[in-house]
Amino acid sequence: MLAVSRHDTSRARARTTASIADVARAANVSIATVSRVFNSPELVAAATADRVLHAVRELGYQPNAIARALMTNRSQIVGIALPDIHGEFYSEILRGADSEARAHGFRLLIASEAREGEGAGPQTGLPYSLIDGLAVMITEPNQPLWQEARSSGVPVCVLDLDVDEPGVDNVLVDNASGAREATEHLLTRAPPHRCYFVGGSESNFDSQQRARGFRAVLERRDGPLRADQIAFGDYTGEWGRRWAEETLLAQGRSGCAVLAGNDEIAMGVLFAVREAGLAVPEDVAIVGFDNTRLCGIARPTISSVRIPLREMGAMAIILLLRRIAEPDCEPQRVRLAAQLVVRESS
Amino acid sequence: MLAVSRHDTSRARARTTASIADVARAANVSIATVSRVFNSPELVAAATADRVLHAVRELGYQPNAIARALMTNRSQIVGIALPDIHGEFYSEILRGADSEARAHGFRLLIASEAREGEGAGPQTGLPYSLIDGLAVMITEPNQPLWQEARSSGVPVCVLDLDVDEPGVDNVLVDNASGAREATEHLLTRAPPHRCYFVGGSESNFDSQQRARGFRAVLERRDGPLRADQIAFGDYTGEWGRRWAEETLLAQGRSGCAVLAGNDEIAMGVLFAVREAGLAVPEDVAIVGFDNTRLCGIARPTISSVRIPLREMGAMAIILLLRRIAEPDCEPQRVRLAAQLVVRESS
DNA sequence: GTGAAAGCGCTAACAT
DNA sequence: ATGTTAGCGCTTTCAC
Repeated sequence: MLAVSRHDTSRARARTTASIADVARAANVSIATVSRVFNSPELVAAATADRVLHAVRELGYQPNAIARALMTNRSQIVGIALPDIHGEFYSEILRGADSEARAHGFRLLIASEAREGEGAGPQTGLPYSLIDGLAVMITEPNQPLWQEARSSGVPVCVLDLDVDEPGVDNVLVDNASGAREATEHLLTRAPPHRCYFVGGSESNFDSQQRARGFRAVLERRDGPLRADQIAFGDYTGEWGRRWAEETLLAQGRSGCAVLAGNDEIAMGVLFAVREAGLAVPEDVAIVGFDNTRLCGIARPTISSVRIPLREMGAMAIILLLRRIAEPDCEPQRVRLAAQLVVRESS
Repeated sequence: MLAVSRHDTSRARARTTASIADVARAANVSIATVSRVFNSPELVAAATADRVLHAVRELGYQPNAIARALMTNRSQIVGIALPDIHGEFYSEILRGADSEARAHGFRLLIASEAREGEGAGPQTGLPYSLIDGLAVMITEPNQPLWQEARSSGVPVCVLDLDVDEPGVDNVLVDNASGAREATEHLLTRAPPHRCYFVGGSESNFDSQQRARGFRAVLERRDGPLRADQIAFGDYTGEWGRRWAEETLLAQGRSGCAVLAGNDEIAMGVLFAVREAGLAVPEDVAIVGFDNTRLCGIARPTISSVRIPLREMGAMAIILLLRRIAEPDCEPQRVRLAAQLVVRESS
């Protein structure tokens, strides 16, 4: 085991790892050669490379990522800002992004938005000087966040919000078409005036688009909807249950069809309906959104519109890395399809 | 708007942001003074500071995190390695950790383990030279991962795996006591020989501890268990359903109690049991683990042992940051309590 | 109270 | 094929 120098005097903290100089000394070459062994191995003689690599192993040397980043102006880190990181929805996007980033030698820095009691607002306060790019998901009007991302100067890829700015890439989900497909499907089980949409938050872009798809199909078929056919609340099973009890069941109707804004809402509706003694899908047909694991666990199993979460995360990274490599390339807008998965509930 | 210099010739990529030198020039001070304004404001005269801050705003200057990290040997980034980042379990730990880290000015770098088709194995390949510490969750025997973390040289805090090494902090959950509490509770509904534990993966530490707690209570009460009273599978609703159909219902028994390894398994058991025409909790009492949102959505609502996921993540960060600040402090082992939440299913 | 200067560990010209 | 050298943007002595 060769010795590792400690050129520290009383600095911040003594380094415990070997530096490029230690390796150079041990291999009896210059630091440039050591650097080349890592960055352009074809430029160094086999024998020299061997000596260097031997020293590297001996010393357990790993290039210092910070110093490298300072030189190259590339940290190999991209930030990902999601409205939240909780639950199957967001964590699956995160997983897709992480997987794609790693495949290209990049790492993900988390930047979930500030939550209750955590300060001023929706800004991320991200260390922009240390990330090579930012994938940001904007599901509701959020000017401050968007401003911050935009003005940070780093390449940005936006998820969910449909932006049209030069130099900004975009990943969207075709919620409306998914909703249309689901609605057409529900129409095989109930007449138009017995179809309901129970969405999440009204300000949420996905919610809006899903409602729009639902509305479009019904209006083409049967003219304007009644006000009670579209309701917004939040993305919880609680809300689905409450809606079913207060609206659907209060009307004592049967032969209905419900398109829920997500699977949790669908599940809430499902339970309320069954408790009221009605059968699913015979009396009430139900379709959810997101196609989470819930759908397969519940009985009857729940039909749901699959949102390509993994693909969204991965695609955001793909576009982002492309723009990092080539900052002036044509902005791309990728729209991913959402597809109905039919199960027992409809 | 003052001009921003571009001392780039043909370097990697032209910086678009102002540097400390630009600010110094604009404020007519030295770069040392600019630095002091940020790091030791008490050392600089009020008037000077004003001039500097004015230039800072004018130029939109933000200290470069990379350069700062190189000097201080601190990146303000900690890695967090989880077996996966999917689902409510892991994402809630992540959330707790992120929230705590941000409260202290740190950021989280994700390092989920490699998954299928993504290369060699369970190592993270993390850029250790750029993180100030690592929180790593080890839920199954995983020597390579642990070796890597251990030998990386950065401060480490381990979750789930009970390690006893100098300089390594530890966050554990008292699964066994949670399981004991749940088992005692189930014994109010069924005799010992009618109690079952349906766990997740057998190699999973949590699974093992939960089974151990279950076993301890029953054996104290009634002597050795039958082999069929403890089963392992995986953490899915599918497995819970299959177990219920093949084991519990096949025996045609009623007056049983089931402790499930997690809520999904519990839900699978619940559905299978109800489909078989049995009542929950009257014929079969069920308790899950993790206390996820599922528990409140299902009907009957599911009793579950609450695992303090958020707190685990937060505590890991607290211990980690303490060790980063004070590398030689006494290793701490924090054991968090798991507590039974009784609902309708039992 | 402020400035000059020495690096942090590395990459990339530019030599030879 | 290898070495020398000039920084990347910043913090921190050490002088004044």
